[in-house]
Amino acid sequence: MPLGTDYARQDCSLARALEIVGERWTMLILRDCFLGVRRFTDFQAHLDISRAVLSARLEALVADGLLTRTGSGHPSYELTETGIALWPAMFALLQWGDRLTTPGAPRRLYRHVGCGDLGPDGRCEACGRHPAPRDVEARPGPGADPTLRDDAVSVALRQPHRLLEPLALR
Amino acid sequence: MPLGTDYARQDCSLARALEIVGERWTMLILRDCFLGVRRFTDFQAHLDISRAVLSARLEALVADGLLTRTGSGHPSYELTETGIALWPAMFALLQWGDRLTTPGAPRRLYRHVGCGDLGPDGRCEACGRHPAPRDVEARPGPGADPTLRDDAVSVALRQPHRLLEPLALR
DNA sequence: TACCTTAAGTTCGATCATCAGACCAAATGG
DNA sequence: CCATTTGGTCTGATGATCGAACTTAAGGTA
Repeated sequence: MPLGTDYARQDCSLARALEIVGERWTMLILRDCFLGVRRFTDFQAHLDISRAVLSARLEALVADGLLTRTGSGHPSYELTETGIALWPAMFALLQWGDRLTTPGAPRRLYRHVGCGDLGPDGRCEACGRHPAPRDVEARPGPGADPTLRDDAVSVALRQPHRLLEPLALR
Repeated sequence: MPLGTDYARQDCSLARALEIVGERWTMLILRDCFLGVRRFTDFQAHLDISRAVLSARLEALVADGLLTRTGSGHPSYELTETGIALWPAMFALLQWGDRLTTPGAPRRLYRHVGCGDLGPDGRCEACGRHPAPRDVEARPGPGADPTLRDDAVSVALRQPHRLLEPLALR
């Protein structure tokens, strides 16, 4: 592992987790995977990330078993079960950011499909359970700023859609 | 904010959260705060972090309202309510790292004081609630590696102790 | 009070990571 | 069969991190 990106000699699971998902851009790439982004160009258009870094991150995520790369030609990157298991941590961090930066006006809302909205703890307010990401639908909230971006991915994300389902682009 | 550490033009609460806690070392500093570390030298001894970076991170965390700096002389850094609100996200990430890297042998165990152990979702297995960090006791688990470090902080952390309580050092 | 040690940083040159942009080969579409 | 798109790699410039030396102030001791 390259120097400056690991936390050697830290006997801690948080340090181990951060060695995998703690580098710059990695969490945002995984967020896009949950939102249905699967192709190199779409990540790049949505994230304004250098191609070299995107390439390195995707390769590392595949090597660490969080993503699969399928298709001999233009590949498709999809979350594995290990990657999907990050959802509770990602949702908790997202909620913390929401309450801190735009109190009372979430940028995105999450709903247990056919049931109720998700509370700050990830529990469905109707049935009281923690739904799996496959059963969650995301849609823009009152704090969203549609003027910020207009790439194809951002536009597609303005429609409500299920997590992990491929985005309708092109 | 310094260039290369922000995610401008991302209309996303996760990006906002990562601008605050996503930089290298920041999450580990906050972890130490939960474990009771409060002084500059102790962070430095426990983390093997450059003094310059530690100084910059602490300053940023105080500016962002996650830590307070008290004491005119040798200061003490403590979590604010905003910082403490990060606990669910941190615990979720920690559990993910634990299950991924040392399956079946957690490096650290967490217990709802006077009640039961915490499950992977942060819920007390006895009473079913999500206890606040003040009511949680941490202790080494079967996956811990006591040969890795022997600084004063690591040694003190081998005793069970409540989160947020100052560590007994010196 | 004077002296010594420790704590809490700052400063410095070297190294590592990231950036924007040019370049390139394979896959796809017509 | 050719043009375009996709999925990268390569390069020089810039920003971040590193370890080590240096500085200043606080606390302890005689």
